[in-house]
Formats: sequence, structure tokens, C-alpha cells
Amino acid sequence: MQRYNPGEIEPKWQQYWDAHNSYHVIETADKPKLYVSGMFPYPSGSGLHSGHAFSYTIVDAIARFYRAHGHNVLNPMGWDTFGLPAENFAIKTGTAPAEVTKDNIANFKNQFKRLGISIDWDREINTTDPEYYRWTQWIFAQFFKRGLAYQKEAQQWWCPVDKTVLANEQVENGKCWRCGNEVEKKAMKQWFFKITEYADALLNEIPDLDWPEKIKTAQTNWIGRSEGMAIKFQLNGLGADKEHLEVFTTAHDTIYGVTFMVVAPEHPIVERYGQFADNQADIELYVEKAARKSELDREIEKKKTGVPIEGLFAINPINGNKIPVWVADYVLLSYGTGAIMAVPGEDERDFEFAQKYDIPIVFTTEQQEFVDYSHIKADRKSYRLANSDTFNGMDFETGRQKIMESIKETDAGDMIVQYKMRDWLISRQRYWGAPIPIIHCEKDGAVAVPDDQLPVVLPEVKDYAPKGDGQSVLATVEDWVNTTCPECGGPAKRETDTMDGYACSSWYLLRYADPKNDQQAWDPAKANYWSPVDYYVGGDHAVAHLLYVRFWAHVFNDMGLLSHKEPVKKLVYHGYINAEDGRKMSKSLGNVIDPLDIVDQGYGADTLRTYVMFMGPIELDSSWSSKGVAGVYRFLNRVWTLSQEYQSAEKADELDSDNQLRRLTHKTIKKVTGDYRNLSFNTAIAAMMELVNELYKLKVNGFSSEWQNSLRALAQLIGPVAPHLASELWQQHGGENEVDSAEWPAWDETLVLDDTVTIVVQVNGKVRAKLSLPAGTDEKTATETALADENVRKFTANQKPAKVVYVPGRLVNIVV
RNA sequence: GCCGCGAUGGCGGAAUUGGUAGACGCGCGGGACUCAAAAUCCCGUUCCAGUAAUGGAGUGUGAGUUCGAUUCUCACUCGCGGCACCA
Repeated sequence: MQRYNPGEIEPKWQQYWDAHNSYHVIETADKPKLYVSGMFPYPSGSGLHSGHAFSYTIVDAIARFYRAHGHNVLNPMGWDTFGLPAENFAIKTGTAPAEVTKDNIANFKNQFKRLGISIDWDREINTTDPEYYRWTQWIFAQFFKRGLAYQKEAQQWWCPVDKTVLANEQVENGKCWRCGNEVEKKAMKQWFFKITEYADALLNEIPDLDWPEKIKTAQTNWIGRSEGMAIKFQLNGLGADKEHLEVFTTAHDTIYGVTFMVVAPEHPIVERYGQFADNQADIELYVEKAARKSELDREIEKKKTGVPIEGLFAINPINGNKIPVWVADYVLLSYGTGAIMAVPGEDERDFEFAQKYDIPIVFTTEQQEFVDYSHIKADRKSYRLANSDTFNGMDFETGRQKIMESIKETDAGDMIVQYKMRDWLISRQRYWGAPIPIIHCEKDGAVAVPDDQLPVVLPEVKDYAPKGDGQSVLATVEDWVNTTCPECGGPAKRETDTMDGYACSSWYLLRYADPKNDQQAWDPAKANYWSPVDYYVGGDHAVAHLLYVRFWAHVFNDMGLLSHKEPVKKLVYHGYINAEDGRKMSKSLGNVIDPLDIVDQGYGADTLRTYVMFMGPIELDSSWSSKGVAGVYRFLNRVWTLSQEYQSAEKADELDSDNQLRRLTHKTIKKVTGDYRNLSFNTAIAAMMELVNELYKLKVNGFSSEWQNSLRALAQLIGPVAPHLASELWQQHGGENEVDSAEWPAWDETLVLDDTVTIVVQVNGKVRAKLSLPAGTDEKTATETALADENVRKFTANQKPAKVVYVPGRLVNIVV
């Protein structure tokens, strides 16, 4: 008898699938479509890690399961290849990023094949391929024409020593990652996508998404919609009397409690009027310090600091009170108007600040002590207004409405909606990204590169290191930068910033539908056939990527390029695999498990795949267990061995145990099918293990021809998780074609139902006996049998039951 | 701090609408095969008492609803994840 040898059967089937292009699909009306994809990988130099193996096994199991159910399954693969690691490697070694990337892709592709992932390789895409980013650029140009891409000044991290812009991840503890000097914020002109215009549209669709609740709430909070009032306060002193200071507040009902105003250090009025203040030097010093503070410092330094702009006041529109204006970095320029009305009686931050700087505190609730506004907001009816003139004594529900009307009457403010979400900063001063397809002309300003001049190909350079002028290396390629304006034909310069990598990944799921189209980004008919993605599998990017793909799809829908707004129907968000010691896998800890090592050790891809699916529910984090891997290998071995024994055994025509065999098999088919459908892979595998254990017990009676049906069904059932073994066994048992193009086994409901059932007998809710009764036993018989049971009688003491609860087919509960 | 999720044997986990808690796997104990070991196969395995039948306790803690709660409600403790001075 041949031993189970994955090292032999796995390459055999991988070559077969390759040679037959088994997983290539085209649009067809004959079958229901099913589009499943993992989040495409960044092909790093170290190859697939265990997280990849997990993610793409989930994808593949779904793909194979539905393929076996007659669906037209699209399971594509592509490479998210722009980004920092390749660029840094290039800076260090001088190797072109494209070269490094090419090798890494080849390695990844090979490894995916060795895991038996059923991919349609004809649809392979690569974001750094000019034929791909040509359309990324085209989309940018479309966004630009629609006013969804624009330029504005924004704060960027700037290293004054290296004279370069830094990305967030290049700032470590407020210091430049390369030279170690302190970085500062600097205002520079940047490109943005106007995602805020779609804030409401994106928010409105969230409740209907079949996505994990935690991702939905993360996105809801990220968008952060809040309704409040924009209120203008007249300025006074330092020559500012003609100006207003506008604030945003959700607590306008506390406006009588405003005892000071706070503006962000970057707020324009600071520079405009601070110079006339007596404490001008202090203000300047404070602003400068705030600019240098990294986000981390701000976090550590929880204590609030600030300086007043001496001599500058604001007039409270509701009562004419003259209020001092302060500068403090706990107010952010980027939210609301960059200025607040401070209400220390009801806001914790303002309270802390007022105490520290001895600013008066006015309580506007009848409690006359500090009450955080979140409490008031939670139950407005229970709090009453105080120190609020004619509004005193009103509950906050009424007072809020009346004060709002009163403020509106004075023309000082109105209700508005604010979002926490900011526009998406898309420009990067880096080499290894898709060039922004814009030409700057002195006469015509920023002009989109015409469609027929796309792609704007990334020029080759010798040195990839930034030159220190705050621009990307592209700025040094003069004959690339200098061009002609498409509008006027005059001399013009190319934009030298490249796009954030997230741009490339915001539309790749649509490109898979039509990956080789050189006339358009995709044919809408093809995209509308495949999209939305039915299952999108990943364990990362709760907001960023998963919000951007939604944003772009909404825009594409508006452009008429897509028939629907939401690109992902069901999001499968899986957990992390930790190391055996329970900690995160990391090279420095030396606890990394390389999935290909597991394959090479002789376990094979099927064991690896089945193991990662058996570890637990996919949405939970788990820890690697080498003992667990061995256990799964044992299981696959048992499946194999059973099949070999059957094939070489003498088969009886029929056995007494055949009916039992049939019942077991049909029950398992039903259970496993349901579990796969719910993505409950661990219990599906457990059910198959249970069947195999039972089959081992049954085989002592010998084999009959009935076994053929069971073993074939078993081969099909393990197919989604262990496709090589399944294919091999399927072939051995005379199955035609490939296992996942065979019809999925059906079950007979009458065989699934047991003819005898175990009825639990409880007395006062405690189990006292178990009865084996024919299915469908009526209540009267069941109760009588239960009452007659010896052990039950011990506990009922022959008393007449006060009540009997009967659950058909399950239990009798006798209450005495 | 806010939001979301979770807590079940020695361990990972199971229990589809409230109805036998601990499926399946690991580990552990015992047995078969073997000169022996590995591999394989079989049996047992929540804890306590008992040879056993059986009894008692038991799903983070405390209460509640119910004939019956791992499941529902309230309060709390701990852990994980996301966001974080968002006015």
C-alpha cells in the first residue's frame, strides 16, 4: 500500500492545474458569478508569511467551494508594488525598484502555486506596470476634472537638516529617521482627493454593508459626523474690531458659560494680531514650540498649555460679554474652524485649562458644579439651565432649541454638519509611485495630462535619494520635467509628486474584471458582471484602504463606469496568527513560522492549509502550534490510508452496517456544507474528522461497494481545504474531471434525521435520565416513559408533577 | 477617555432560534503491535467523592428573568482591537 506522500501528489496536481489553466474564467450568463479576492499583497523580499497563507487559504476555500457548486468563480491575483521598502532598497543599493520588484513577484507567484491557490493567472496585475498606472493616472485626471482632486497648502513633516519632506512613518519620536534631528511641521502645497464630499454618501451605506460590526463602527467614527453650530464672535482690541472669530460647537446651549476663546497656534488671527499684543514674544515662542512638537509629544504631554493674546477679546453674541482670546495647542486647526468657545463649566478640557490659568468658570447647569457635557447630551431632559438669563430653569432639550433660535436671530450663527474625516492627502515627494498626471503652466495653471499622452512614465534615474529641496527625485530629471502645456502649447513643467500607494489599490478590484484592456480602465459591462466582490478577505486596513475603495466606487458610480456604489459585498476580516509563544511573529524574536518551510518539512500544502483553517474561527487571533500541525497531518493521513485500504480490500455487495454508513455520510455532508457556507471552517473540518473516526470503527465490519459513495463524498468535502489530496483521491475513486468541477455531493434529508432520538429527562431542571425513543414520539408517551424511569422516580418521590415541559425530540422537564 | 469585541477543561476551541456544556484537535494516562523504539491502531480523559451505578460542583464576578441560562437583562472585573485633546 502506498503511503500518503504530499511531496509527490502536490507538485503533480499543481502542474496539472498550471498546464490546463484550470482556474481561468470568462464572463458567462450560464452560471451565477462569484468574485472572491484577498487584499493583494505587497511582494516583499522575504516571501509569503503565515498571515498570507491564512488569508489566501480562506480565499481559496471559498473559491473551490463555490466552484464545486457550479458558480463561475473569479479568484484573481495582483501585486501592490509601489511603496517605501523597494524605494529604500533602491536608495541603499542603487538597484532599480522595478528590478527588485520583479524578482519578488516571481517568488510570490511560485509560492502561491505551491500552496495550491486556485488563481486565474491570466488576470495578474501589477500596480507599477505602466499599463496599469496609466489608468490610475487617468482616474486622477478624471477626479481633477470633476473637482475631486485639488491642491492646497498643508502641514508636512520637514527635516531641517536633510531638507526633505518626511512621511509619517519616517518620523520616529519626533526625530528624523535618517539624521536623528528634530523635525518640524512645514506648510507645503499638496494634492488632495475630496473624500469629504462623499462623507454622507459613504456614511449612509454603512448600515447596509455585510461587514464586521467593528469595521463598520471604525469607519463611522472615522467619518465622525457631528451636528452643531457655527457661531461668529465679534473681535475687539488690537485693531481687530472689523473681524469675526468663527467657532464650531455641538454645545451651543452652554454659550452663557463661555469665559474664554481658544485658537489653534496655526490660526491666522494669531499671526495677524499677536504682533500687537504686549506679550508678543511669548506668543511667538509658544507658536514656534507647538510647530515643532511631534504628535507623540502631544500625546505624552497630556497637560494643556497656552498663552493669552493680551488685549484681544471676543464678544459673546448672546449677552455681549467681553471674553479673552487664548492660543493653545489642544485646539487643532484642522477640525472645525480651528477655534473654540471654551466652556469650562461643562467641558473637561476647558475646565482643566481654566483651572491652570485662573480663568473664571461659570456653571450653566442647576448642579452648579462641573458636569461633563457628554452626560447632558445623553439625557438632556434631566438637566436644567442656570446662569443663562431668560433660559434659566429650562431643561436642555428646550433650552437648546431656544438658544439656537436666539443665536440665529442675531445672525451670529447657524446649524452645520462637521466631519472628523479630512480630505485625503495623496501627493508624496517620492520616486517609487505613480506620477501625478498634471502639467503646470504659467498661463493656464494646473492642467491634466490629456488621455492620449498617458501614461506619464516614471523616468529612470541614477540616484533614488531625495535631493533635499522638498521635491521628489523626479524634479532632477530636467528633460522629463520640462514639457509643453497641452492647453496653450507653451513651455510648462510636470508635477513631480507621485501618488500615495493607496490610490493604486483603490481600483484594482475593478481592473481584475478587465485586466488587459488598453482602451479604457475597464469595460463597464465586464466590471458590472463581476463586481461587487462577493467575498473580500483580509485582516488589515480597517479604515484607510477599505474606505478608499468605497470612495472610488461611489465616484465611479457617479461617472457611469459602475452600476453600483459599494464595491465589496461581504468583507471577511480575519485575525492574526501569533507565534507559538503567543507573541507577535517577528524576525527579531526569532519566532517566525515560514509557511513554505511547513510544506517542505514533508507536511505539504494541504496540511498547512487545513491546519490554519482548523485553528479556530477565522475572525479570531490564534497562536501557532506545531503539535496542532502534526494532528492535522495525522487526519489527512487517516483519510488517505482509509482510501487505500478500501481500494485493495475485497468488497462485499452489501453489509448490515451500510445503512449506518449512509446516514453518517449524509449527516456529514449536510453539516460540512452548512459550515463552509458560514465560513465556519474549523467546525467543518471537525465534522470530517468525526466522520473519519466513525469510518474507522465501521471498517472492522469490512468494506462494501457502498463505501465508494462515502469516500468520494469525503474527497469532495475536503477539497476546499486540501485540494491536492482531494484531487488525488477523487481520481483514485474513478471521479471524472477535477474534483471541484464535479457536482457537490447532495444529502438526503430522510437519511439525516435519526430514527431514534435521545430525550433528556430533567427534574427541576437537572438531568436525571436519558431516554432513547423512536423519533416522533408524542408528548404523552414521552412523559409517561420519563415518569416511569427509576432514577427519575427517586427524585420525584412519586409526587404528582406541578408542571411538565416537553420539547419534542429533545427533553422532558418535570417540575415538582 | 470613547467605541467595538471577547472571557468555557491542562491548552486551541464546540454547543445553528434559551433545551444533554466540553464536539473536534492537542496534551496526558492506559492498552495492542514490536526484541525494542518510532509510526500506526484501540480505550480513557472538566473537577470532587465512589470499584461502579450514581451524586455534588461547574461556562470571568455579583444579581435578575425563566420550568430550564454558556446563550437574554443589569452592574462589575479582566483581556484584546480601533480611534484618541474632534470642540
